[in-house]
Amino acid sequence: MIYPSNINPDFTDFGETFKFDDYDDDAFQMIMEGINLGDHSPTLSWTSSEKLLATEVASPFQTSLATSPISFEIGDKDEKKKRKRHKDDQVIHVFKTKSVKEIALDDGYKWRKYGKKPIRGNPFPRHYHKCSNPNCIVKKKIERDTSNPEYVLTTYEGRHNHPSPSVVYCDSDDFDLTSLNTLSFQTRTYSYSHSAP
DNA sequence: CGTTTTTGACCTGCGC
DNA sequence: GCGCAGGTCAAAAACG
Repeated sequence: MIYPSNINPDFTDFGETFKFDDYDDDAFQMIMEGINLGDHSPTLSWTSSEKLLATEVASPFQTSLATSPISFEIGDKDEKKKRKRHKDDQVIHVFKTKSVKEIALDDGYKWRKYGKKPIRGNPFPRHYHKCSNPNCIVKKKIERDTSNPEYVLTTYEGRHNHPSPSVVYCDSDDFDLTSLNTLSFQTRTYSYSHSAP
């Protein structure tokens, strides 16, 4: 039994796949080590324009890719400035998903939307969400990538202090890992449980 | 009827 | 201090 964490238990429609442009070996490698897929190597990376840098690799992989201990910082100077407000130990994750619809990356956690703002230079608004769990302060922001409007950037801040309400299990016997070459996390390839293994 | 979304108002940090 | 931009609040509306 492989336990790859909860990436997208309620896959609906992210275009054809959960796919990334270009290639960044380091970022990709860290994510895949977390997922622990062994020798199988899906194609995953960040766009070169964003130059996402891995800035932290901390504790063991958690219950969700979206809340994995890997955090990224966008290499752009202005962007770093904007992020200065965050505490140094703030864990920030940025995920980029191809999506034809204005929908959030579904990571298995329950979120409550609390705001929407037009962002300067971006024709699409940014959406603000908080984790619905009473004592959890994790937030996520969702916005379209200006340089690539068919992609959606999902930014997570903080770590959940509780397990995901929806945990993914993957049975290696009937699941072809090589099909992850395009990271197509569709529900039919997984079975789910709401309790720990 | 409880939960979530919507949306305008309010707050905060920053540059000038 | 002022104005702008981004982030949050909270009441009302919508939803299931």
